[in-house]
Amino acid sequence: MKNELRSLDLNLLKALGALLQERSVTRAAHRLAISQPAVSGMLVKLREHFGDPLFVRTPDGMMPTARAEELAGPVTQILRDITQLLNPPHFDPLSATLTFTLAATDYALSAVLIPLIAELKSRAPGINLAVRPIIDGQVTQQLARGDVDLAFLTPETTAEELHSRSLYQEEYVCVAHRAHPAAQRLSMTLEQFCHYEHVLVSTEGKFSGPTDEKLAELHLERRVGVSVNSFHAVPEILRLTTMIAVLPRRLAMTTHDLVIIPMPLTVPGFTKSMAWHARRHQDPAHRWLRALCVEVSQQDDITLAT
DNA sequence: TCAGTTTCCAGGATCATCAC
DNA sequence: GTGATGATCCTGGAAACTGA
Repeated sequence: MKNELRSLDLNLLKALGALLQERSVTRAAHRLAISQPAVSGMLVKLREHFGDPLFVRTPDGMMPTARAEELAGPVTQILRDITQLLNPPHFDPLSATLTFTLAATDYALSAVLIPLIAELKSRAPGINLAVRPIIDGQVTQQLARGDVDLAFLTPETTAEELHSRSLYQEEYVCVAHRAHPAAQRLSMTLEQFCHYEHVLVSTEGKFSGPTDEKLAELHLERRVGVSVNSFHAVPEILRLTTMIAVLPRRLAMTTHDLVIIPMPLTVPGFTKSMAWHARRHQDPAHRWLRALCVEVSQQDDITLAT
């Protein structure tokens, strides 16, 4: 008996499997869609390899030897495993157990990830999410290394080598605490907008943003009294002061004590997108997660529009 | 040294035929 | 009818060769 894998190819195992099932060289050949002499030749090689006749010709057909019957189980299992290996991987969210690492700003956490988590837990209870903050200049490397599976960015901050998909267009709205005079009027002039003290969100501690650029075009400016690095601090500051803020609409709508007041000027919004590395592009689990992100984002679009 | 081409040979296929 | 075997053809891989 030969022990080298070199002398045993997969086609011989397929032939053995067919012979075990059909107990006939002719029928095995038909099943494999090759000629009878080809299967006969394969049987010769199998006999040489295993050092056993494997099948003995009898009036009732080709009867397997004890060695052939011994091989039947393992051969069937091996052929089944190889078939499974060659088939495209299937992803079942209900039975999947894995962890995705996502990189997001605190805005994306509230606007995208929290709705995503709600859907994820009902559709894929075994999938865990780890959320990391966006680190400027490192996201592309984190995605390439596999430290992060999916990042929530904007098209402007997405590296060209990454795959990306736009999720929705975000707009800015003016917000104040419900006890604020402007919140009770539900309207605000441009002069009042500039008069009230503002809270601004800036991860770099800046005191100006897109709103100030737009005001500058009109030769106006507002009073920015506080700059914070997190959107989540804004509602509490507005509750305790008479300040107002300009926030992304999706964020403003998730905070109950805040009232959205129509903006007295138009400030350009931004596109929220997700980005991932090519190594995860074809991954069925990753594709499923991306589709869910798109679906959840579009659901929020409908909610906001109504 | 490396990439591309050519040559050689083993292995797998079919066809024809024989044996059981 | 079915399996085994020899003759022949085709294909693909390995080795040798060639040129940049």
